[in-house]
Amino acid sequence: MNATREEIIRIADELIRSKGYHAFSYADISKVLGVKNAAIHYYFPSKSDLGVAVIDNTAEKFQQTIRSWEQLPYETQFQHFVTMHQKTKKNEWVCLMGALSPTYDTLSENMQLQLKELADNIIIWLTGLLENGRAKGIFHFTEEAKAKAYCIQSSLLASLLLNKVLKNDVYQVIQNTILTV
Amino acid sequence: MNATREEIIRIADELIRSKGYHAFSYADISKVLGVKNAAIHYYFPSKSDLGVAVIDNTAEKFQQTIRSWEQLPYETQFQHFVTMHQKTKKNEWVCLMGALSPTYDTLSENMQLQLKELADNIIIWLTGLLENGRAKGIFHFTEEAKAKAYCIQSSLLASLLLNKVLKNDVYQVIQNTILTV
DNA sequence: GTCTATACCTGGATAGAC
DNA sequence: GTCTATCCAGGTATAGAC
Repeated sequence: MNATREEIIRIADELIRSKGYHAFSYADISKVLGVKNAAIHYYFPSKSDLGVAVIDNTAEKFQQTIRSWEQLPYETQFQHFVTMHQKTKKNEWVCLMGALSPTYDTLSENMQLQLKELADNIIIWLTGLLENGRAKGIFHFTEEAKAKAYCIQSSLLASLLLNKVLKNDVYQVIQNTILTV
Repeated sequence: MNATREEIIRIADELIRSKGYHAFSYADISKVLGVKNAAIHYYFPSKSDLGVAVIDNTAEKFQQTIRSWEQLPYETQFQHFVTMHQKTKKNEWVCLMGALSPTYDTLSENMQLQLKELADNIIIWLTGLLENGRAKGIFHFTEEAKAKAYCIQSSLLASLLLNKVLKNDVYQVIQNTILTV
C-alpha cells in the first residue's frame, strides 16, 4: 500500500504496454517519478520483480472488475469486457497480454507463471459468461463456448496491436463485429 | 543474392519471432552462423537495417506466395492462408506482425513504414479474397469484407501469441472456427 | 568478406552515506 | 527511503589488419 511503490507499478505498466518489457529501463521510470533508479531498486530489486508486480496488479484489478459486474446482466458484462479494452486504445497502449506474450520465452519463470495464470483466468471467466448467456438465450453462437472465448480474446488483443501499425479504425471495426454475438 | 546475407536475414527473422526485436543481439546471430558480429555489421551496418531487411523479405515472400495461389479456387486460397500460420506455430514462433507490432513505437522510421505497408497489403489481399468468394457464394458472412478481414487477421495473429502463454490448443481451435466462414 | 580489437554507451544492479 | 557513486555485463558499432 506504499504510494511510491504503487506509482512505480503504474508507470511500469504503462511503459510495458507502450514500449514493451525489454525496451523500457529503470531510467524511464526515474525520469517520470523524479527519483533515482536506486530508489526503484529498493522496491523492486530486479526488473523481473517489477514485471511480476505489474502482472499481479493487472490480475487483481481484473478480479475486482469482474466481481463488481456480478449483478449485471450477461449482455452488459460482455459489453463492458469488450469496451474496457478501448480505454487502453485511446493512448495507443496495447493490453498487458499483447505486450508480453510475443517475448514470453524471454521472461523470468515467475513472470511466465503469473502471466499464464492471468490468461487462464480471463478465458475461464469469459467462457463461463458466454455459456451462461447462451443458455439464457442472450448470446447466439454454434461453436463451443471455449472456442468462442478464444476467438474473442484473440480478436480484442490483436486489434490493439494492429491498430498501432495500421493507425486506422481496426479496433472499432472489430469491436462492433464482436459485439453482435 | 549473397548466401551469407540471406542466412543472416533468415536467422534474424527466427530470432525476432521467437524472442522479439529488442531481445536479440548480433551475438545471437554470430553464434548460429559461426562468424563474428563485425561480419554481420558488414552486411547490415545498423540493427534497424537488418530489421528492415527482415520485413522486406517477409513482404516479398508473401507476394510470391499469393501470386502462386492465383489460379486456385478462393476457398483453397483461404485455407492455405489460414494454415500457413501453423508452420510457424510448430516451432512456437509467432508471425512477424505479432512480434513487431507491440513495440511499433520503438522501431526506426524505416521499419515502421515497411511494416505498415506489409500490414496494409495483407488486409487488402484478404479483403479482396473474401469479397470475391462471397460474390461467388463460397463464403457466407454479413459484415463488411474489410471488417471480416480485420477479424480473421487479428484472430490468427493473436492465436499464435496466446498459444505461447496458454500452451494448449488455442491455435487449432481458432483455426477451425475461422475456417467455417 | 571476415577477422581482432576496441570504443562507447546503456542498463541492471549494489554499497554505503545521509 | 532516497541519495551518490560505482561496478559490471552486454550490446551496438567502428577502425584497420588480413
